[in-house]
Amino acid sequence: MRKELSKTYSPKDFEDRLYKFWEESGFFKAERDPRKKPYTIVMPPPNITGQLHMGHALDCTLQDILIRFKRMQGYSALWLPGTDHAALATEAKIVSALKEEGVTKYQLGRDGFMKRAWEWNEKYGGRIKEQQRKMGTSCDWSRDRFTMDEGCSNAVRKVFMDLYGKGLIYRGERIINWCPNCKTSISDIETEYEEQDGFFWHIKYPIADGSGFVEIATTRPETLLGDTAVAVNPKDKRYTDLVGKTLKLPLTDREIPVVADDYVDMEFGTGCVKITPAHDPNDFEVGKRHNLPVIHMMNDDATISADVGGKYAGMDRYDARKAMVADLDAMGLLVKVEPHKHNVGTCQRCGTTVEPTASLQWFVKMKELAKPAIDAVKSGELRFIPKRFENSYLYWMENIRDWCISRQIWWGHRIPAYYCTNKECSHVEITLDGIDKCPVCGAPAVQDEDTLDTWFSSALWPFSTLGWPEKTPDYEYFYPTQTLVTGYDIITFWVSRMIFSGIEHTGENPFKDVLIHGLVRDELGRKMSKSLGNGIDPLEIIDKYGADALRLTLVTGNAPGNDMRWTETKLLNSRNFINKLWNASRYVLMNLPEDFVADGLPEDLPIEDKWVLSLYNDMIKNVTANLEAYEIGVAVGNIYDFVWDIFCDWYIELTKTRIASGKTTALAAQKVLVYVLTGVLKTMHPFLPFVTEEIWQSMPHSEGMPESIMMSEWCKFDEKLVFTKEQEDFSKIADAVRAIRVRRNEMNVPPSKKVTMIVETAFSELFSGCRAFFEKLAGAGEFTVTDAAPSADGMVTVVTDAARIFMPMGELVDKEKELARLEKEKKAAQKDIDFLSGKLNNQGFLSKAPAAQIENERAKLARAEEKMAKINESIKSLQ
RNA sequence: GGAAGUUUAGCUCAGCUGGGAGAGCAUCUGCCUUACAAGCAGAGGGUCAUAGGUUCGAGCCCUAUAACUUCCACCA
Repeated sequence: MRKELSKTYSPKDFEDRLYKFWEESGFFKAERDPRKKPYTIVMPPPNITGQLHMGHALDCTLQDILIRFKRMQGYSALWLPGTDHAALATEAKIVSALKEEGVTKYQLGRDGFMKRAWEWNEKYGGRIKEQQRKMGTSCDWSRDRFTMDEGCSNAVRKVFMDLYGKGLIYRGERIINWCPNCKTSISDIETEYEEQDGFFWHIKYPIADGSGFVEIATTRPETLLGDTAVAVNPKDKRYTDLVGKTLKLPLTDREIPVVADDYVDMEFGTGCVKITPAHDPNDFEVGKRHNLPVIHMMNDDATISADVGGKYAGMDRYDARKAMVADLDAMGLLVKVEPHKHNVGTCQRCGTTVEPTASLQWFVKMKELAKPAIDAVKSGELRFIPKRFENSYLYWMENIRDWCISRQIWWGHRIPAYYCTNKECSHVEITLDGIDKCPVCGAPAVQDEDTLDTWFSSALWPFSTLGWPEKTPDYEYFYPTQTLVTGYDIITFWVSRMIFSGIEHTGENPFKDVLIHGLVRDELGRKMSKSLGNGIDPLEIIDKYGADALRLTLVTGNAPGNDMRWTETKLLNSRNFINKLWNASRYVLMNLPEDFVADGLPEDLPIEDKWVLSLYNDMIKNVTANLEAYEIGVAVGNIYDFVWDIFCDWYIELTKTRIASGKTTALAAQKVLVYVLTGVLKTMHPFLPFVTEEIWQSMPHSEGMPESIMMSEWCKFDEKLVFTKEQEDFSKIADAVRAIRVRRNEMNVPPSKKVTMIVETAFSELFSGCRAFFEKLAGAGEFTVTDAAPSADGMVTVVTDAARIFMPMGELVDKEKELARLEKEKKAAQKDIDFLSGKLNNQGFLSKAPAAQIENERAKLARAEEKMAKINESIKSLQ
């Protein structure tokens, strides 16, 4: 006994139930089936700090569509889920949670803090997975991973060892971006620049021999305390004499040299630059070239250091700036202050202005690693969809700088480096096994306090999750993966690093295709953000409208890589479409006899059945092709148009009279309805998993039909369903029906009013056979088909290329108006003919256009001419 | 400073390798037709940003311009 569909579409009644059914049935679990081809997607792991937002919802939907599609196509489809420990982001959250309790992380100590962090992961890592379930994600939860679980951590240590062994990881003093609030280094891409209004302070440095002053201009006067030189351009004639001289550094008792360096731009400022190697990347380079000392003048928290600070020691950097400028002014060394706009780096996490600082950190040497990663994309082995994102990827890769991977935080993978405490020895040991003694001198050894950049572990995600470095059966079967789906905002952070890591460590590209999607913006086109409070909560949408409506909204009318605006209208439209499907299904199901058997299609089918099957077949072909090409929005459009415009608005209407008749034609209609609806449901399942499953469960089950639609087989284009002739014939009928409707509308004839119709056509057999359609769809009363036209007098005439329809409407007909209207149609038809014959008289077109195109235009012209002839005849008979 | 994207109906957006411009919403007209008013049947509405070019033919390809958006770089 089939289950009946409830009267209204109410997703809440079944979504959770169906998800549970799928999950408990083990349908999400991917098997290593040697007879099947693998298709693998690794899920971009959400941060454990977060909850599901629209970005995740979009990401999730796209991946689920692909994985369900491929699963139905017969691949062994693995969608591997997981979460990311999100080092700095999570640590920041925990620190602020601790602050509420009045505790600092230092009071808690490293071990205590880590305990808290793991508890955090328990609590929040689980939450997001529940939210993903709400979306309908068909990922394999049995393979769920976490960037800090044992396997991923092993992979991280192994990679660190390997890269270190190859000399690709080194420890060195470089300028890094230091966040004085998070108290850690951050990488270049974690630094965001914002334009700020600042000042240019022009300051005089006295020349030591008393011969005058050098004027420098700076945006950061407080860094003067760390100056170890002033540089000028060697070609700058103004300062030739100055090079080699010594300056007295104001506010200190130090003397610094003037050096010549190409780095200095003669045109900019005064042409003299103060060099602060410890606090500016360019100055650091200049310092190295000239062997200048590196003087740190700031502490970790951006207060002035006691070593060099003098009276300013302990002051905050901005307070010190004020104090110093005032003092310089008092000493008469401040020349002028100019307003100046400049870009200031800020911490991506907390927004604090970062302090560029020379610091001993671990780096990955990038040049060598980048090369094959560039080739992989250039050669086309690895594709970005859309292609334009390859540009930014390649630009970044080709201009890559070494990657600072050490972070001064606790939550993360601790760097497997051990330092001998014996200063004489100072051996550094990189090892997978913890050691407490120096293997060289036997003195106590201590592990590096720092942890790794969170992206260091996510870079290994496509293979660390499959068991690498072990050659596990999963790794052998499912790696490399096929498609990576992610937003364009993390191409550099993540995608690029997975690519070079995959190539370096596994010798293969970690995936074939990278499908890039855009951002979900608010109705006004703004980014959804916490601070603006304009975010839409996917869970609320699911609660109100269901996950299917949410999913459909996110993929409708969107091209890959483009941002989309979230609007209520789109959501309602999606919901309405699902409702349409629901009701169409109800129609089909409520009209089936008790003993109906779904055993395919009958042999003899009337024209409308062949027509709908033919279009259905085209739809299958198009949807499949578009999904293969990642044109998900277009695929949705194919389905939408077929289901609504063809299946519901035309075909279902046409079956009503047949079903009411109860004859054999009724059974044929029922078979076709079930056949097409079943196929439509399957085709829509990747997009709308819940509603299609719910309806599927109510469909008549044929032999061998799986218990879940998600395990059913994807529909294929079927040569047997190509009915070109019927498709063409039916469009003649549909044209006529539409034309009649237009006329009736214009004349305010209500649909319920039956009208006599006399059809004059060369296709009399076709039109006679379709009499029922005119009765049902065009309000025909008496209906005769003839090849001899009646007099148009007293008639409303409707003209199409295939037929003339005469409708005697008595007093409604105004001969003059009818003539005028026909003249208007004639003009339009003439325009068509002119256009087409113009084209066909064009020698260029005839000699260069493809034959099929010319044939096409000829056919169009023939139709236009036929129509013209009919119009003329009508006019003639009226005159 | 470098790069990319966008510009199509009142609004939000599609438009596949060039072959007479599409959808949804909004507007207007008429319909409670027994799957659906979350609906049905229709209508109106566009110099495809601008200017050149290539082509038999351009919304689509090329060049320039303008406006908006984003990414990268970070001259003190």
